Amino acid sequence: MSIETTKPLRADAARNRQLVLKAALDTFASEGLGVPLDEIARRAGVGAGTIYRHFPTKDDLFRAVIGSLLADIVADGRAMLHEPEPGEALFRFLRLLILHWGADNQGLVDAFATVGLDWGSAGPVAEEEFLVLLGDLLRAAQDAGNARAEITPLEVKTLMIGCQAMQGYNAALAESVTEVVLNGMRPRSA
Amino acid sequence: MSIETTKPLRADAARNRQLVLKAALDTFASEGLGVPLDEIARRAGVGAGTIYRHFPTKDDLFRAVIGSLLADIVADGRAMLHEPEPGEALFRFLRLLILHWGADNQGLVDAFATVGLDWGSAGPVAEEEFLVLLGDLLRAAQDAGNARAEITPLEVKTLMIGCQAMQGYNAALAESVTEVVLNGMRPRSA
DNA sequence: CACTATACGGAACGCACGCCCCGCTTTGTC
DNA sequence: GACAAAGCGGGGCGTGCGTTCCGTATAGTG
Repeated sequence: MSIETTKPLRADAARNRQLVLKAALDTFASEGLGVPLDEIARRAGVGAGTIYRHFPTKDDLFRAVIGSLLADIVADGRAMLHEPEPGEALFRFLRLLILHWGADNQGLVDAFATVGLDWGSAGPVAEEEFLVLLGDLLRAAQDAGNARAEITPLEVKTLMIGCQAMQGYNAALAESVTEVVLNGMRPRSA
Repeated sequence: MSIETTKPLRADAARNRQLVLKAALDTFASEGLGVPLDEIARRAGVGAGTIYRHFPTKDDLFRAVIGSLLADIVADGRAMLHEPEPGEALFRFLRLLILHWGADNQGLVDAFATVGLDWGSAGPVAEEEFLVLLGDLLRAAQDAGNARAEITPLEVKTLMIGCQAMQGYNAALAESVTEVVLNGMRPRSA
């Protein structure tokens, strides 16, 4: 293993790299991960070959985009832990993730729903961090008596993915069905 | 509009039609709706052209298969309404649908999750009937005080689709997260 | 300003899949 | 058993998409 020697990019190369990342962010968000690379190239105003020089495969591009998104999301979640009422933070975070992030970003939904996608390994934030955050939020909620004790972080993630699927099926009902699911996480007698 | 004049099939044609339907049932179940038609043809032991003679498009084949499946499912649900404890029938039906039917049949899950798929029009049972059944089960549960009053049949369907997505993401957690969702449908104070 | 390494664009390739076509086979009938 | 109609198989076409290739353009350097 040698040290990371990121050799300096030529000016146009660096510029195009940013154009591609920006276009990929927008395109994955609006069209989902299934979008053809040509469409991203078109929106970025570059050729398909240029994308492949910077990101050897489509997955690499996707990881770069989603990884940085996930970093923002985790940051939001961590901040919520330190607001008043940390026992409600889990529910606020899940609503934010499903109704705000998920509704505006099909690519993110696709990424969460795809099983066995090691999207963390190349992104700024590993998927593992997301699970740790969920665990922290969950524990805070459980300590406050707002969430059932037997629920695990992985179950919370699974429930969130289910809520995103519900939203994808019927966006108009997203809010109400999400509340049903969140209610199911609360203790029976609260 | 003329009356339905299903002209008698030749013996080999009728036999192949059944082979195709059987192979399609198995293949859609194990591989999902995305499976190539060639795979179904291979399993049925016929050529691709033979499938297209009986079912003009892949969608037609899918509708024939899923439509009959849906008929079985609706029959199961109707039966549950007449068992003792009709107020619990909704929950029993949803568990059956998610943990039994959904777990064994990826094609069915795909069919439910695909928005705007008019799978009822050509099958024995219209999707509409499924919603009506859900409505009947839901009303029985609400009358018994087992389900929240503000929930609608379409919300129940949406929640079911979400549960199937959860199962697809993590089959090991399917049972526990489904219970969380079902709990969310129950009144707060029960 | 010349020169080279670097990067660019988009045509082209390989592959997968839905669907069609057509020469050959099988079925049912007289 | 002969003959027409019905059916069959699977090769082939069109399309879409990920990826590669290579001739051309451009940034950086002395």
